[in-house]
Amino acid sequence: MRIGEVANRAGVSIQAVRMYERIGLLKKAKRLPSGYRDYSVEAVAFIGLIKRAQLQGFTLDEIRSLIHLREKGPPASREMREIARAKLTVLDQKIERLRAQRDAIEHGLNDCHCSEPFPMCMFTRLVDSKIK
Amino acid sequence: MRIGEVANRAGVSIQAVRMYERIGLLKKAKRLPSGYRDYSVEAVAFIGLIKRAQLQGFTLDEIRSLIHLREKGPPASREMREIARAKLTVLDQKIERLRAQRDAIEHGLNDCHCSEPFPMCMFTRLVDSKIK
DNA sequence: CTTGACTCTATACTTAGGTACATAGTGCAC
DNA sequence: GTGCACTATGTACCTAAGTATAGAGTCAAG
Repeated sequence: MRIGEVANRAGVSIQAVRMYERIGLLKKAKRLPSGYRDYSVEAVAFIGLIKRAQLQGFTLDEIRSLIHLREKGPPASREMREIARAKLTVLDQKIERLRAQRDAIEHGLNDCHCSEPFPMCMFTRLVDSKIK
Repeated sequence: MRIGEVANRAGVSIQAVRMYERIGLLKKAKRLPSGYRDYSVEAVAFIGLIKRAQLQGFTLDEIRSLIHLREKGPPASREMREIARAKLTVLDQKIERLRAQRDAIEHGLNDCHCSEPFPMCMFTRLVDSKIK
């Protein structure tokens, strides 16, 4: 199987496959005499794994770490949980920040009675209070 | 007031101030005979406004739009609300996606009984179910 | 034996919001 | 009159995860 078919089956671009190999996410493919990369069907499944991990919010960097730890077997599972726990914390922080922004905007849209039209009043409010 | 003092008072870097001017977020500063930018105190407040807008989740692009609309006066306030409403939708989608990721990881950490150690099992599950 | 589809490498570009550097000029104090 | 801090412009670099392009090579069908 050449790179085009792998990319098609996995639903990613050819360049993405080459990039995954370059950054150590996929191991280096065997080569045909022509120099073309030669893949087995497992490569498609492996790329699917990468894409699912991305959907779960893991970066390619983290996914690479997880993959390499997996290869080291059960003893590495503590480190893998560590990565997941760190991710959980980061996600919670991101969500909290976004929720605060979201609530501020919603409040502005529904309950703004400022002289300056929303949303501009949100940004001038502090300045105004300094001036007054 | 020269750029260093403005940047210091506003809590941003000198390069950031120049960039804000370049992308049309700050209007072009007057120049001293030397060519140095010359600012009034309002510039500090204006940069503060930009930073607060950023904290609310608006991009510099959106902030520029808001600022330009504000200059057009009250008739533009409908468009400004439109920008805010769009932002609200985007934020809600982002939050939903992050929350799904967060919950999947938390579930994995607390309730994983797979043969393969979490979090790797999360990514192989679909593959496994195909194989079995 | 040439056309078209595919692949190779290497490099540059993208978004967003900056930071860092190289090189040159300014301005003040000693 | 020199050293130091500041500023000017322009360019390159950063993250993240790719996409796009150039220029060259491969391969199968007509």
